Amino acid sequence: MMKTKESKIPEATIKRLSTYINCLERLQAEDNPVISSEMLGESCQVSPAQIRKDLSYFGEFGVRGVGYDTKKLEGEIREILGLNHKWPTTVVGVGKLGQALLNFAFFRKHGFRIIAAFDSDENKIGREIANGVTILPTAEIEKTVKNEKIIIGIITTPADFAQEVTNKLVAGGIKGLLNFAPIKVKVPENITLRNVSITSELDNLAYLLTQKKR
Amino acid sequence: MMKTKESKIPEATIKRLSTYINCLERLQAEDNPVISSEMLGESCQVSPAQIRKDLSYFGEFGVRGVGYDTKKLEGEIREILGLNHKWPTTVVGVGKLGQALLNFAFFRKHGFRIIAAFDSDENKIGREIANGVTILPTAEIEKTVKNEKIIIGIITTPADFAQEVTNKLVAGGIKGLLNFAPIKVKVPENITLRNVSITSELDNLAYLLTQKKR
DNA sequence: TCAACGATGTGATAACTCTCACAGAATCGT
DNA sequence: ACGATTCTGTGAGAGTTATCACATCGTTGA
Repeated sequence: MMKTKESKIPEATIKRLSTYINCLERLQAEDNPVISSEMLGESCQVSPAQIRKDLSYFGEFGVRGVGYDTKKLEGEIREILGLNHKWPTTVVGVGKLGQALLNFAFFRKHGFRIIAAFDSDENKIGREIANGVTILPTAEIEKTVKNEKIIIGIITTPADFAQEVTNKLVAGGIKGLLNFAPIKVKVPENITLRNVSITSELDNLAYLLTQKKR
Repeated sequence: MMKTKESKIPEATIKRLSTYINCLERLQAEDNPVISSEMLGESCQVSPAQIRKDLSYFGEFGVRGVGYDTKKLEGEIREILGLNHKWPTTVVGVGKLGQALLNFAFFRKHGFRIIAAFDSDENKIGREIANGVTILPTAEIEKTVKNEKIIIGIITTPADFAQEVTNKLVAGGIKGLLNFAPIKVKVPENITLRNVSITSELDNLAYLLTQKKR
């Protein structure tokens, strides 16, 4: 009994598509107009079969006996992931992590446009970030999200404030949330949410190292 | 035909154990000495059955008819993940992301001790970070890792330098690496490596939002 | 003391994801 | 022009992970 959409594509596949983009960019820079799944697999540490399977969910992008046109494939994957939109995005919580994300060259390349940034610290409010975006007080989240039609919210506040700002973003009509705070925030059904846990990556590493000692 | 160690525990289980710790901490702060898998599941958005299954890989930690002792369970999970060690850790690349990690209250709580930090920027070298740790030039990575017996390396450099510093860390005898650079670095067999891709989380969100529009 | 209750622990099963092996299609050399 | 070569696309099967259902066991109240 399937409940969602049409296709049912593994989440892991989506994650890999993202890494394929990075590899394809590098491969283009290294002057490879065409590449086989074998070589691409080498480059991004995924099995060739896995790459072909991942792509096959979305269509046929290669030429048999030849391989993939790196530039074209990159474009196709961008289209699949929806990176050719210009997603209006906001960052809430301009601590070090928030600043790291705001600086991220990635944003420009991947179709996210920073429209606003918020913080509750008086000293930060009014300060200008790169693109002529100034830091606003969190009280203005709802209004700004609504007026600027912001689609994506990135939460980089401490855990204690995460649910609160989430509620404000939701009230403003946000569509998707990426939460870096170490707490699983709750949102209505119709909002797309991903929790990113940096801490669990470290914990995971600790576990693996502990195992190895045995 | 199993090939590895003894148990074969899903990676996803390890990831969840980490989130259980966070939830258990909060639940203790909210004065819950005992909790059922049902409630814990509510709190960290995992099904009760999943929680019980995850824990069952490692032993029996609850009391039938009652539930789990929150404090005791937290301790057990810490033990499982190996967070009761004090892992000597270094951060390479003191940009905004590196600084965010260095500030992380998390480190102290989760058994990671920052021993050193490295950067190639002349202006940053010598600057002192919190715990009496000063930023050293990357040329000293190998020596320092060796002398201080550093076990874990966290890479927060730009992609272009990631492999280079990885090699230095490995040369110094590092055991585990957490790589935040958007490139999959290569390491010898015997080194534990986890690549964390923040960008792919965003890409994933874009994909989900694109889907929803259909 | 014993029966009723409540939540755990777990084997069985279902769902999902990856791997394999090969058929199909484009190119190249002769 | 055609066979050899090469690499893609994919069905089938293996392997992995999550869910379900219930037997089990500690607790509580009479």
